[in-house]
Amino acid sequence: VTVRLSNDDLAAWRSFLDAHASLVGVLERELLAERDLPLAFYDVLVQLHEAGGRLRMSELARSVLLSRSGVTRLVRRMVDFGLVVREACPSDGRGAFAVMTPAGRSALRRAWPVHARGIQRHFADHLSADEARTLTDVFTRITGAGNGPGA
Amino acid sequence: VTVRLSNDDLAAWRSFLDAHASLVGVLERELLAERDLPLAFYDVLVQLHEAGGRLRMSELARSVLLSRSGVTRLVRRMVDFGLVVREACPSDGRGAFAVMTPAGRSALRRAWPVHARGIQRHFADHLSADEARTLTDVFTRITGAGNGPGA
DNA sequence: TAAGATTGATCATTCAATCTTC
DNA sequence: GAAGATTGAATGATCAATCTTA
Repeated sequence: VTVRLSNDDLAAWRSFLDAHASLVGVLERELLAERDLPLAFYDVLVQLHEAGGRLRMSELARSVLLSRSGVTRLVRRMVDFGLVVREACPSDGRGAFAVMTPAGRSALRRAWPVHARGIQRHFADHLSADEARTLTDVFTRITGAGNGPGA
Repeated sequence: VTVRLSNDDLAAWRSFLDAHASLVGVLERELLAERDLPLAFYDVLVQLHEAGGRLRMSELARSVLLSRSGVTRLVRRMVDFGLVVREACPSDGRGAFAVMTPAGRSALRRAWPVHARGIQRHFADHLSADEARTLTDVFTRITGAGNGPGA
């Protein structure tokens, strides 16, 4: 294996890693402190919301980037808190849905402004409009280039 | 709490999260498959290398973004593999150093090209020189703005 | 009594194996 | 037999409590 990676590219990579750790950390702490909601719960609620309130376990696993078993256990914890319920799939006896409850919707409604404020304050406020577009372009390219779980 | 976060900013944020998960995933899998080295071990070796081969446990914890107890246990695992040794601090009886062994240096030397190739291929190859500079600028600003553990 | 570090308890995640339904 | 999902065992992380030295 031969190396060519430039110092500028390495600097970009490291700043990316540092920023990610810093941002995820502060957002998780804020959501927990102000709404008592773990980011993992929040992510599930967002995905369910965007899917119209219900999602098959496998699809949920893909969208929150967790293993199937990880989602099984995450959903069980959320069921204990009343944020979602499980439902059997009528068309496929093997399948199960995670379905958002009214309490789940309410938790999401209450959490969203806090989280959005955090993204604004800690991330977007430090970006020009051009830079925001550049980031979206670059990262969309990168993710699309097939580094996914099967790469 | 009032929300203003724009769609463009939110898109940038989501693309950032997706890219991070995708990149860290593929780099971890490559390093494990080709050098049998977990990314966590690799990070410790890099930090020790850049510090001249030895680091106090607390400083190591800060530089690899882990809790103190997390580092205690990570270092113990690495000691079991012969990649580092622990040493008492002569000037402060409470302190301990993690010190890279020859085997650790060798593992780092063998891992670096694989990891660098991955960063090049999966990240840097998708960036123009301008974009790389923009990323470094933006992320340095963001991380510097005080979203660290104490924020 | 504060700081560096480790330990104990617990939690969240994964892989491999399993169960059920297709 | 293969796919959706869950379960058991093991790993890796954290917080709170503890121990030791400053």
